[in-house]
Amino acid sequence: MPEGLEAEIWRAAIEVTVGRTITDASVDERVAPPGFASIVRDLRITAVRRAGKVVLVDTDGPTIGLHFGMTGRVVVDGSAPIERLSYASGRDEAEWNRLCLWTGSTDQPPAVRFNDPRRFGHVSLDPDLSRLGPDMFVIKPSELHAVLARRRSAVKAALLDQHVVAGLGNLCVDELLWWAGIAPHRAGDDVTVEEVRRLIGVMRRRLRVMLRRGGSTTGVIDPRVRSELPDCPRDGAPLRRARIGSRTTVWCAAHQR
DNA sequence: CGGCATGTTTCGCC
DNA sequence: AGGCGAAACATGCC
Repeated sequence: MPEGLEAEIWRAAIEVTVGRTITDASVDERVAPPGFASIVRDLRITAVRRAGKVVLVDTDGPTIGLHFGMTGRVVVDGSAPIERLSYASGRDEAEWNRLCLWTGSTDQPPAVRFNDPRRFGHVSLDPDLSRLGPDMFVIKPSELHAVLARRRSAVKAALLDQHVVAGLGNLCVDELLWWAGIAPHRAGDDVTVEEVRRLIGVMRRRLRVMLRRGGSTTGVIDPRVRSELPDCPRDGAPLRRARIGSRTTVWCAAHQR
């Protein structure tokens, strides 16, 4: 589930911890820098930000980075902002906890609990964000077009590249290209300024809608469908599926050109 | 059982 | 140097 939209939902949820002090921490040391727990203990949380798909917990010491990988998720004060991973069972096993931050008694649920069955996620201190592109909510058409103009491979692959635009994942990219009417296999340098303008407009509107609805699984196009694909909700043409940019991709060959 | 998974990093090749 | 594709990572699900 975690793309930039999920990170934003979790960022907003974790914001309730601003002003609190971390009283205790437990981590899976395989996914954290050495000494992580003792470093963050007694730090005061001052702000919660997002950079692309990363949630940043600012403190009066180092910034804590939450990197969700494919299956990471967050529970705040015992309640989950997003109920379950929609391609997983919804189980929530204690052995999958990778980080717990308490801001009071350890008898209470942790203020922040990072749970990740697959362990592709990790936590960091003062993460290097210098190689992230402009955020998906604020990137400008001129910026995106300039980068796409140097790409000969599929526009979908470019949009998934976090150096190009930060925050988009496989689900959102298929959704946005569907709305923009752009075929995912088109070469990046073949996409016109006009099309990039249209795509950015779609991004701003549709990402906002999906955020309000609960994240990247709430669009109309779903590349996760394994069996027979439905027809295109816009024009009734059969949706197509292929591997583009090394990812499963779904698009409508009728209106995405 | 085999294949697939919403992500990132690394490696080898151009 | 930087774009590109494939492989690897670890684990659960269908």
